Amino acid sequence: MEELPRRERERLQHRQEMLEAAERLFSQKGYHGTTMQEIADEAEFSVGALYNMFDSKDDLFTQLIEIRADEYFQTASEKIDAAAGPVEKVRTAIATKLAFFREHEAFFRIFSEFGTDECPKPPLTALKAHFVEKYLEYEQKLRGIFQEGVRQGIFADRDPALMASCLEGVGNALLARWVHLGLQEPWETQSEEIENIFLHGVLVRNNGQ
Amino acid sequence: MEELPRRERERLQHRQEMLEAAERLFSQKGYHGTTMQEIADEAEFSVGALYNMFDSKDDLFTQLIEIRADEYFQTASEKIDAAAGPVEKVRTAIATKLAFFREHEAFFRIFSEFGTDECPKPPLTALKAHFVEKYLEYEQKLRGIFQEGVRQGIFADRDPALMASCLEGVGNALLARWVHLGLQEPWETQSEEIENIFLHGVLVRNNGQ
Amino acid sequence: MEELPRRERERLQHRQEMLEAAERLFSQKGYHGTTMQEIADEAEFSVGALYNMFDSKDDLFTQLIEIRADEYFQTASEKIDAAAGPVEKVRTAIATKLAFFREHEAFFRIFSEFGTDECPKPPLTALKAHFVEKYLEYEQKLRGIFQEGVRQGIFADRDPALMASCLEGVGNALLARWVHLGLQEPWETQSEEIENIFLHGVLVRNNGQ
Amino acid sequence: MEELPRRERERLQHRQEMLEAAERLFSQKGYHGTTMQEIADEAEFSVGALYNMFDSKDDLFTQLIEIRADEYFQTASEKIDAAAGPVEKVRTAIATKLAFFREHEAFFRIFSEFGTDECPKPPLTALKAHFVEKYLEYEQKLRGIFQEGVRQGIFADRDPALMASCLEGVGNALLARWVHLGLQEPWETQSEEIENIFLHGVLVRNNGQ
DNA sequence: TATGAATGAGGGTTCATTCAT
DNA sequence: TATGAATGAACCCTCATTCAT
Repeated sequence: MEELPRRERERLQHRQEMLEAAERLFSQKGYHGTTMQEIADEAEFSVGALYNMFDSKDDLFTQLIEIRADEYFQTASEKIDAAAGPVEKVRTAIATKLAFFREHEAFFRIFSEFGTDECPKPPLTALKAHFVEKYLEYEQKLRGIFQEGVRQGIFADRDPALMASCLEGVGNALLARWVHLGLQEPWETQSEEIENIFLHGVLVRNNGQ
Repeated sequence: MEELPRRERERLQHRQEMLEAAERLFSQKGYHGTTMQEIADEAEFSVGALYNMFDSKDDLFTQLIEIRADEYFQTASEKIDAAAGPVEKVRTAIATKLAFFREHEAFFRIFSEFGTDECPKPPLTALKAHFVEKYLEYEQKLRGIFQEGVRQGIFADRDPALMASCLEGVGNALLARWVHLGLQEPWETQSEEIENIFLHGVLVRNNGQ
Repeated sequence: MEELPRRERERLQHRQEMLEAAERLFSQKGYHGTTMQEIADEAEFSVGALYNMFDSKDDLFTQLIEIRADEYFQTASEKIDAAAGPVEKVRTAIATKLAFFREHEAFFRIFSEFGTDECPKPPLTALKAHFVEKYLEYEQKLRGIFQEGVRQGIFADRDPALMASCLEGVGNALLARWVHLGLQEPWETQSEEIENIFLHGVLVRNNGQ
Repeated sequence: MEELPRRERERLQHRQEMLEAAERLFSQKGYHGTTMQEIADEAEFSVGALYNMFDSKDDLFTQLIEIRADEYFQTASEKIDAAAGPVEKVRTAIATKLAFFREHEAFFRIFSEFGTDECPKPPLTALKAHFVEKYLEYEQKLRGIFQEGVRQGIFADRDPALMASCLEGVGNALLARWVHLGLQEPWETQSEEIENIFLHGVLVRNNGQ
């Protein structure tokens, strides 16, 4: 990036390698299933070197999650803001989510595990709090889209919070198909399909019920 | 249930208490955060008694998941089969899911963690396989609903597998709101809202785009 | 002691064996030089068994010190109280100290190390505080002897606190000779000699200076 | 001191700073509680620089102890030799000890810890041996004073070795008050009091017993 | 000679599992 | 069958020491 002294540059480089090794392993074997020794081996460093860079296993994990999670929420927010009109924003939200986690599949696995893992011990509680906060902020933004859409008469007059949750839900469903079940399917077209299902529903038009 | 010798009846009673204690703890503290000692204490038995009933922690966990998961898939299948017509089947699928996991919130937490936890060590692999198998079977049934619906011209002509996934996704989204984020909201009405969102989409009718 | 259930009796017996093994090793190799594994081996138990009985290495050490230190201060206080008159109390204080630590030589080594070891980490701070408190209480009693002796015109009119410290000092000096330098000398006669040195000083009577 | 090349002068200067940093830290946190990194930081050098000057942590510690211990035994011996007559030598021994360790309080703490710490690992064994040798030499000198005093009829006819130990003991007692218990009291007058207690005993003259 | 990141053996601690009673 | 102390492999983390720059 900027011009840094060689020592510092190398340090950051090594740090990066460690984070990547950790990401691979956490993704494959989960947090509890991965040992510091394994991470060290994967990164081709010693355990000690790991501890020179991170305070603890929890710290390493935290940095990993925080960096990418912030990146995701940042990216998604920007793209959504840039989209014109509620419908386009919704399409963007879905497409961005799928694209990002496709790109960072390992992260998605870690993220899912962390999101559902109950009662992390104290050090991870802070991370969880940080993450929940970011998430609620993001959800707030989604809710805003629906509120605006309803006001404009574009969206049906339903609870915006529920619509926001469903939006998240359909994205997650597809990702889970890809990632947890290992189903490998064509990608961009599916994203579009999902958007349409969410926007238009599954019923054919003018079909009562 | 049936007429069993007292010995056997007691045995089953104890087993049940152990499973319930385990369910409470796994739900609160996660699989890795719960020790056999804690389960024994919660169930008011000794660790030894636990091991008389279950081969290992993994086995205990497996039974816990399998029993309820089978119960769920069984219940859901039956209700769906009993429903008349694709639309009613879809509504039933959503409503049943929400009702079941509302009733067994502790199980939902465990289930989510397990579903996303990567690479369980060998003993849990079998469980995972069993679960994935059951799940795919269930998904197959959902897919069948959409295939039939499309054939009848009730559902739009989209990929039935994707519609099935989305159906799962919207249910999960609502459950996650309730369980992980701790949002406590009115329950039956929301279930209906979700069904409508899924069926009709978020756009108002006759709105182009 | 009293009639206890067998389980409990054995438990206490094992606990005792562990404490004795720890006392031997701490005494020979110091706190930092002794590992939990070594204590376990010496006691002929596993590390796990140690941790079933004590919360941590610090806890084990604390119990060891506290039990014996309390025993010492208790014994010494009682014997001193039972002695008639200041002079006899002083002789008793010295004799009791030497006798007790002769009996518990291992403990003296541990005690000395602990007394001088600086800045124990938090868990041991509480122990240190407890010990200092007990010690100051004991010193207070010694000071009382000298105050009374001075009042009765038996002791020279010097600072009682200093006399108390010197009393401690001469006892420690002899113990250190025996224990740290490994000098093995006749025992009761030396105790008496020390008492006389302390009481009469080293100068011959009626010698000016 | 003498005229040395600049390089050499600087080297010695750095060495001195390292030793002083180490002395401060060992004194505050004990040998085991102090890391090489901390010493390096305190001395404002890198760990590498420490290892350029000293072979190991043990070596650093050894030099620290040896230098000051030799200085102490040297100083004390000289002052005692310079004093006229047994009584004056005894007063000098006490006063010198208190003065020296008052001046080097940090060293006293380290010295005490080392003196009582059992079974230092091999590298420190040599130091311990060196120190015990010096100490016995010093004690020999003290014993000589008493032998001479007894011969001259100045000191009571008691075991000179015991008198020497007691002399040490009273000095240590006062230092321990000051240093370990943190009691801060007027200093020269107490030294004199101690000398008198040791010389005349605590009993008033002509008091039987 | 000074630097500080890398090394890795070793220590304290946990916890699933066993087994004598 | 129930009990709960004993076991010991495995984990996280520390820190004295090394070495490339």
